[in-house]
Amino acid sequence: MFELDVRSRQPIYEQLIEKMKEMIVRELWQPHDQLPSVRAMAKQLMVNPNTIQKAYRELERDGWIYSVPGKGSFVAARPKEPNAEAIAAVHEQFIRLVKEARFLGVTNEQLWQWIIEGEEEEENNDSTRRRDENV
Amino acid sequence: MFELDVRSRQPIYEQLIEKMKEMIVRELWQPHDQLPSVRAMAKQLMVNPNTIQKAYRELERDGWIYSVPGKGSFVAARPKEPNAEAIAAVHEQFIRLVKEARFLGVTNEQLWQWIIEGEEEEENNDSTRRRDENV
DNA sequence: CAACCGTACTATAACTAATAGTACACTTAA
DNA sequence: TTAAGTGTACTATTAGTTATAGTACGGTTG
Repeated sequence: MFELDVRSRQPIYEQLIEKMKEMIVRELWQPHDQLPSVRAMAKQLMVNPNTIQKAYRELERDGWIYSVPGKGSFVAARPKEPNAEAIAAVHEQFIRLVKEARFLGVTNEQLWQWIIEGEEEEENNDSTRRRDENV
Repeated sequence: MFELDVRSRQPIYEQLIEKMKEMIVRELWQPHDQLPSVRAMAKQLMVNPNTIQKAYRELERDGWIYSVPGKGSFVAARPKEPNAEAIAAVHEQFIRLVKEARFLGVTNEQLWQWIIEGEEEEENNDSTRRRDENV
């Protein structure tokens, strides 16, 4: 699935949040897919269940997953209405990054190329987009 | 100049690094401009000199500023050769951010708009580019 | 009922951030 | 030469965060 670097300066729970976001963004995890339980994930990644729980809690707070006590945790449905708050947060980071890139000599054409590259990779994952939305 | 949020979850020295990078990227601070001394900056921002020193140390390590013992700290010259390492780091963050934005429903056209917006703002700063706008 | 599930606690150790203070070598100007 | 200001490197302490360990409770499922 993915691996964590327990020696990293970045906290484990933050690494986990990023990895799980990536699985959802790349649609390797589909809406309403059941996630590994807190205890199972802890066992698999060999970290403490409380650390997993912390990551799950933040992901739920930000709308990436939802949890049902007694049943499990699941990938959230993709919001139909654009999430203005989330987009604003990404926008702010994006602007800051573009300025830094431009300062380093990266041209707009190169930035555009970076955007296109990501899109091509995403299209390769289209085969998985056919959804079986059971559960 | 700028302000810090001492109550933020983000460490003070990290906030300071970001703010100073922004001053350099937006060219409000020019190469070889002298920066406020560690002690002066600490006094102005009302934080501990050691915290300032930590930020300066990292900025120097990453090539944003340079320090001369006994003289002071200064904005580094813009590297003539593209800094491949720094660009790669920005590229990685950029890709991750684009994917998240696209997941939130942001189109390529909007991403391009975000890039252009930043460029227009930068051009507006061109008029101030001749003045010594320090501290 | 038994075995799962999420969730909420307490407690502890390790690490980091921030502060306070001291010291030293260097540069500059009086 | 002296005094003030500079970066830099330490020690020590406090506060907060991270990760661990363990316990407990209610809901769900077979």
